[in-house]
Amino acid sequence: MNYIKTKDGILLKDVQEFEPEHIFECGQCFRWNRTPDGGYKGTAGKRNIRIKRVDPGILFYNIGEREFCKYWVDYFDLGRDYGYIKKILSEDPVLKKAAEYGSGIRILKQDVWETLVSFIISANNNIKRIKNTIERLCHDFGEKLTSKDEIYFAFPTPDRLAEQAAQNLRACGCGYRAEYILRTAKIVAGGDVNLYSLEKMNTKDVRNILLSFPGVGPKVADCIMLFSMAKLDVFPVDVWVKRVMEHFYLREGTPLPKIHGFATEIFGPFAGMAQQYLFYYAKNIMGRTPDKR
DNA sequence: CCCCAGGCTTTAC
DNA sequence: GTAAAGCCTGGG
Repeated sequence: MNYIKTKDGILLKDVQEFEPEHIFECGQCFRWNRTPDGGYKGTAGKRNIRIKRVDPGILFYNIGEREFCKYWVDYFDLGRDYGYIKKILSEDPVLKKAAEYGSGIRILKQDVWETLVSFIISANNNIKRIKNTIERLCHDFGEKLTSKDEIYFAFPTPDRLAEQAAQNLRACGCGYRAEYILRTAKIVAGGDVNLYSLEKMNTKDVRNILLSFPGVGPKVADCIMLFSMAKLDVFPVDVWVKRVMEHFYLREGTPLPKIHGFATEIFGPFAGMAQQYLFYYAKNIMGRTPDKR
């Protein structure tokens, strides 16, 4: 990894497979937004940051080396060779095209609690509304923070959400998911499950634990493992992935578990990366509903 | 007005 | 175990 300190922040140089637009628009995160200068600004946990593709690399604004190494290297999974993964997956002709299209996608390593709640909200929902609901939750119940005269809100803690009435969560647009979030928050706040110990367990065991939370089914569980625990072997099947899989590999009407099993078999340890390429590809190529931001 | 959207839970076979 | 209905909300 090659980076230098500049007056603006940290400049990551010679990085392969890092395309901000593809990373932030591929459905894995909800608190990153495009800035007028063509970069992106996002909040992760208690931190917010602005990044932008500049000529020689990726610029991380207003942070030092210490902060970069301590947090953002892991967050952006900078130690992983995505070129290698892409090469392996590209042996499949469909994946080859999808990976070319979504070139530069990386799997973020997001906070587990935040990802858990975010993907409970994502059920039967669309990205625009998911983002809106999450921002309102953060605004109402998250810690108020400032950086460089700018106000932003951290994602609410389990305790803070657990003490709310369901009605307060519904007021943020959660709808019927409010009860799921509330019950989940109470479980986590109660301390029976340590979300941050799950990562080192195997995929199957983690999935079963995640499935025990209300509002978490197979798809949401896979998303949580993929987007907050770097479990690249999972394959979340949502409607778009179902469409693209049925279009290229399987007959229409294939049950979700069958699609899941088929995909994990042919894509193996990088099934999650295949899912990201396919999702992004499907949504933009096969797409109706461009899901305008 | 009806239909749908990055699904889950519950109920009924 | 599998299939179908119902669900908040916002938008087409």
